[in-house]
Amino acid sequence: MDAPARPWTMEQIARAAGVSATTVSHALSGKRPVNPLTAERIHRLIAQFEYVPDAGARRLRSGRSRIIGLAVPDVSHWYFGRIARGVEEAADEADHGLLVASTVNADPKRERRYLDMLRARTIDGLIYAASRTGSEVDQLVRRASGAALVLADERIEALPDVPSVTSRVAEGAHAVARLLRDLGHTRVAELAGYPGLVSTEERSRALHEWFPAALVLHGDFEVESGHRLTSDLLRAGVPFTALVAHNDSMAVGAIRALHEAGRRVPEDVSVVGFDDMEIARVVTPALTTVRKDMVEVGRRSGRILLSLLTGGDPADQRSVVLPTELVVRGSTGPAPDAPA
Amino acid sequence: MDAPARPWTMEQIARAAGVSATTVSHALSGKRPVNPLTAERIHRLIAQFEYVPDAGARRLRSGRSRIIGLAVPDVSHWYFGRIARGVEEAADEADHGLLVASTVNADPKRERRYLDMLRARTIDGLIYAASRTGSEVDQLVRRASGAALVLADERIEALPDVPSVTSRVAEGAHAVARLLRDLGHTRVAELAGYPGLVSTEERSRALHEWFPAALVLHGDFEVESGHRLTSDLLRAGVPFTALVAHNDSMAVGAIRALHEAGRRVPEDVSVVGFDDMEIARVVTPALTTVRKDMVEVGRRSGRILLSLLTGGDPADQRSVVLPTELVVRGSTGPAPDAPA
DNA sequence: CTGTTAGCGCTTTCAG
DNA sequence: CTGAAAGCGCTAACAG
Repeated sequence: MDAPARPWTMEQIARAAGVSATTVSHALSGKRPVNPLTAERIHRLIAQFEYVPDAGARRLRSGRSRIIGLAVPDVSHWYFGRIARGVEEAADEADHGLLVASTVNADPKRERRYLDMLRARTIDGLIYAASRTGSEVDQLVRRASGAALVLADERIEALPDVPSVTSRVAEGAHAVARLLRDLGHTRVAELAGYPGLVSTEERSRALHEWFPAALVLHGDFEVESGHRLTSDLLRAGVPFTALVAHNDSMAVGAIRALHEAGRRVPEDVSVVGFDDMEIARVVTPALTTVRKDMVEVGRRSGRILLSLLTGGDPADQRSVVLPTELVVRGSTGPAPDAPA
Repeated sequence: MDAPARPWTMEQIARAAGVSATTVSHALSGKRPVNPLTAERIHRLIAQFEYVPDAGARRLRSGRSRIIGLAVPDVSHWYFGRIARGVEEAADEADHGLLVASTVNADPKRERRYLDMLRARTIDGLIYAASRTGSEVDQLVRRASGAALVLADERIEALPDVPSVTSRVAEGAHAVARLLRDLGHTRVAELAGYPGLVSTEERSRALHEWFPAALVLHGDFEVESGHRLTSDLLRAGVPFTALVAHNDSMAVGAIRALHEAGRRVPEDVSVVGFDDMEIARVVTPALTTVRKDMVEVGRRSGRILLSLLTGGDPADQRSVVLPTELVVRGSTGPAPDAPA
């Protein structure tokens, strides 16, 4: 009765309505006037049969699949999950589907797959959230040239023409520096992201305007990495009263390492993160952090891509830089060596 | 030169190789013998042109899109992100794409969309991760009948024929009960999930075998909810020395509420969660919890769905129940009123 | 306001 | 071993 193994075709609806498939098509798209009574009848039939036009056939004619792709290192990370959610919202607004592809350490076989999806027109365009940079990305983009592409969260300097959606992390880093300076800190160390990432460099540069002597260690954005780098600093006897991590995970790892070494946070060492992940409110002490709205990053990336695809207003296709916000919580306090 | 606005067609490859499209098609699929030299030439051309067969055309002929759908309440939640990651792994193994659709509070408009995707054959099958149950789900499944469907993480009793992948949560609850009993606890309260969910009921039932008097409060799996329910218990003066939450988020909320009320964990109250989220290792004290392997839930769900689609071995299409593991950390300790 | 026809790019008979 | 031709379900000229 309903939901047949083989779905209804437009032809069958047309026959049932006593019209041609053309008329059904137009009743559906509105691209040509249709007799109101006929249209009414067609729509009733469509509802009754629960008819939905075949996506493959539509795609073959129109050239557009109404599916956009999202390439992220790992969907199961909170960070990329937020981006995915935002992209999905944008896709949904425009009645598009979202296909996700994890790049997993930039595995070449995986990378190939979403390029092929672009070529096969499985997807109409791609949002690429790189957590690394380098030749593979350049290559990706060069080979994807001609296809609609948006970079989420990370700019790539070699590709100024590809629209991107990023956050004002330098501004965030300045706010952090100002806070620490006001609290009397002078010895700061930095647990940074991957070297070479624009967003990493921007933060380091901003911080160094205030603390030129700040030591920079590079990690991989994981808790474990923050833990290890902090332990390294402690073991090496590097003097510091504040630690700025490029994301909350590394900050949490740092707090754990400090506790294990008997240092109190924030009495002995202040710790700051970036992102404002859920974890930031949950650790003890709660983490001071620079909030980035990753859902919005995803949403805006999606909107740009869709505008690119539908030939919308060029103003809607420009790169976007979103604000950040310093959220002060319990992990920051006066420098221990500061004058009371 | 490469990556033209309009991709190469099989016809063009055929012309370049001096053969017909038929032969190219067979060189690609191997469904018919092709002269090795000709095949060699064709493959070289394909590589050179970076030709990829059009997905829409293939789909139109074959009826299969090689895309599977995943419906989750919210991809950006850690929990569903893990499932998504597992499903994607399975999809990738079988060279399929993964389209994700968030159901967002079971918004009917959203629910409609992935049913339509099934009908439009945008996706070949669907993995449904319900966090609620009720009429909408029944309806979903009835209307999706005929389509390949797998339930991830949650069984639906009214649908015994739909394959599902779940975890032995009752076993986990028993392990928790045994632990608490051994620590001398007698007064236990439960911060449960949605009433009506099979996985919620299973846990409650198991726990009640050991603690028949345990009070059960239902929450929504969020930190805030655990916080609120625990505050309610404290305000109401309900006596308890242990709290079992149905996930780690609610357990974390409970710990916070307890701290705010001046109760120490685990000296005054022991707290246990479920899932073993990253957050569990990060809170103070670290959370005792029942680990569920959500990536594996996703992976197995994906494999079952793909087996269903390719008409594989029926043995690969049966429901699966995965083990759980009790992970004891710092949030549990001897009952305060227990004999030393 | 409506129908006929062609064709999107591929796979699969059927016919060498 | 290979090719010609039909057709998947839809949309867009073109022709009333």
